[in-house]
Parts: sequence; C-alpha cells; structure tokens
Amino acid sequence: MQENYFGDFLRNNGIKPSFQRIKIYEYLLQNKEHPTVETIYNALNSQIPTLSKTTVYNTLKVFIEKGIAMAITIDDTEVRFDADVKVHGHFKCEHCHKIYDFEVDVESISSEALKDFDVYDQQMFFYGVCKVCKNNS
Amino acid sequence: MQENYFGDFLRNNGIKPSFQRIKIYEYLLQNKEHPTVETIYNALNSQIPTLSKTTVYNTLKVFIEKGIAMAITIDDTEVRFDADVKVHGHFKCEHCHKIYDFEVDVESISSEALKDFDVYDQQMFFYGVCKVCKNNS
DNA sequence: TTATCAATTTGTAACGATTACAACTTGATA
DNA sequence: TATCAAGTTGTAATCGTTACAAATTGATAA
Ligand SMILES: [Mn+2]
Ligand SMILES: [Mn+2]
Ligand SMILES: [Zn+2]
Ligand SMILES: [Zn+2]
Repeated sequence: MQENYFGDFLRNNGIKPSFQRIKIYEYLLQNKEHPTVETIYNALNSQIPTLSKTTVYNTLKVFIEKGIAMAITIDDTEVRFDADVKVHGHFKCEHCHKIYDFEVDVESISSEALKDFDVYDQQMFFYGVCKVCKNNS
Repeated sequence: MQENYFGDFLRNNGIKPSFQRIKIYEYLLQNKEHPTVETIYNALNSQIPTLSKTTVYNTLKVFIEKGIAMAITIDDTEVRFDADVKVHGHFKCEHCHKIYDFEVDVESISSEALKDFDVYDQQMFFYGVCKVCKNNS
C-alpha cells in the first residue's frame, strides 16, 4: 500500500512511477540527512541489484524538474538531495559533518537591494560546529 | 607603487608576495564579477605567459586559508572567487548569468534553531531574474 | 660574490563526480 | 501478440580539480 501511495504521489506530479523511482523517492523521504547519489545508490543496490547509478542521476533530475526534490551543494565536492522543497536553511557541522535543517524567516532576508528582482529560489548555507560537538569537546 | 601596495597587503596577511600572487589578488580586487579559475587564468595568461593553472589554484587556496578571499559555489559546475570576505548574499540571474552582491542583515537570519551552534561562515545564494533582464523582456 | 636551501611555480598525470550515448528492457496500447 | 515510446542499464567520455615531481626563484649566509 505504501508503494501505491508513493506511486500516486509521483503520478500526481507528472512522473511515471517506475519501481526505481518509487524506491528512490521513498529513500529520500525516509533519510533526511541529505544523501548523495553515491549514498542513495549504495543503499538501494541491495534491494535492487540491477540498479544503475545513471538511473539515480536521471531520476533525481526528473524529481528536481518536477519540483518534488532539490539539490544542495553545501560542499563543493558532491551534490546532496532533499525531498523537502520548501525554503529552509542548512547548517553543516565541520566536526561531525552532519547537516541540520533550520527555519528561516524568508521575509527578513529579502533585502532592499533585490526589490526589483524576481527571486525564484534561495539557499542558505551555514557552517560551524553543532551543539552536540561543542558539548563533546 | 600599486604593486608595492598589494605586496604589503599580502605580507601583512602572512602571504609571501610573489609576482603571480600579486597579479592574482589584484585581478580579484578589480574584477568583482566573481571569476572562476579558468577566467582568472585566461585573463592573466597574456601578462604572464608562463603562468600555470595549478598556480592559480594554489594561490587561491592560500588566499582562502589566510582569509583574504572566499570561494563561492553558486553553480554546482564551477567554483567562483571573491576578494570581499565580509558576509553578504549573492544573486545569480538565470537569464544573463550575472552575479550580484547584496547586503544581508546577519542578525535577522541567525535563527532560534541555531542558538547553541557556533556559526563560522554563512552563504546566501538567491536565484532568479535580475532587474535589467526583467525590463528587457 | 657564490653556494645553499626552502618556498614557489610549472607541466603532466591521475582522480572522481557527472554526463553522453547506445543497447536493452519494460509496460501500455492496439 | 505486435508495436513502440519511455525507462533503465553499462560503458565511455568529459572536465574541473588535485597530486606530484621537476624546475625556478629568491632570501640568507659563508
Ligand atoms: Mn534540508
Ligand atoms: Mn560577492
Ligand atoms: Zn557536529
Ligand atoms: Zn539578468
């Protein structure tokens, strides 16, 4: 039934729900640590032995085009993915490398300087040391 | 004299002022469109025919370590560089591909959720259509 | 001046994430 | 059951970046 739920969701967003696409979207929803293509591929390869890394790339590209996922380049070495497409900030701990989501008051940022610009997307990336790592040192 | 001025600036920041380093820093200061390594290399190669792209990479790495420049990954395809190291936002126009700086009220963003985190760096990337492109369409 | 030596620069090779592409598979439709 | 477009797969190519060893530079001291 779960399978069917995700299938409907994809269909409602104009995406033909193949087995691979359902599994990849399900993984993104259930693993909110902003996984990379590599991580997603490795995690699903046991369930879907025939899975190709290209399919993971293709599928995420479709998700982004259809607006049900977004890409996060918070490290310049690898792109991460997020099924949460509402505007929110990301904090990366330089110690444990974990990525935290945080709420942002969108209005307060939209600066005076951009008042005549059309802003379609906004990314906020913060870097530092998280609460947990601070307390463990 | 200009040469000497940049030389002193680099020295004051713990960087030995070689000819290449002076030229690269000078270029960064005078070309505020957030150039890539490729752009910097191509621009300086006529003045310095022996310049190596590796030197551009090495030099920018030193600048970043010493805190007189920063890297901007506003497109995931290439890294850009900025001699303005104070916290500010970047807007990329999807039409003309120009990158605009904008002021950000730092305090207003520092969200409640991060109150126990140490934040060392923050990047704000906005995407959309700039004022000029809006008016020309 | 000349020798010495570490820092810097250079060119080339290697790396690795991503993309291109052609062959194969799947599944809906007639 | 045949057809055919859409989706998947594996491999090769691409390209920005990094590793590395050799060459050059420039400061210091004999
Ligand atoms: Mn997120
Ligand atoms: Mn800037
Ligand atoms: Zn941490
Ligand atoms: Zn524009």
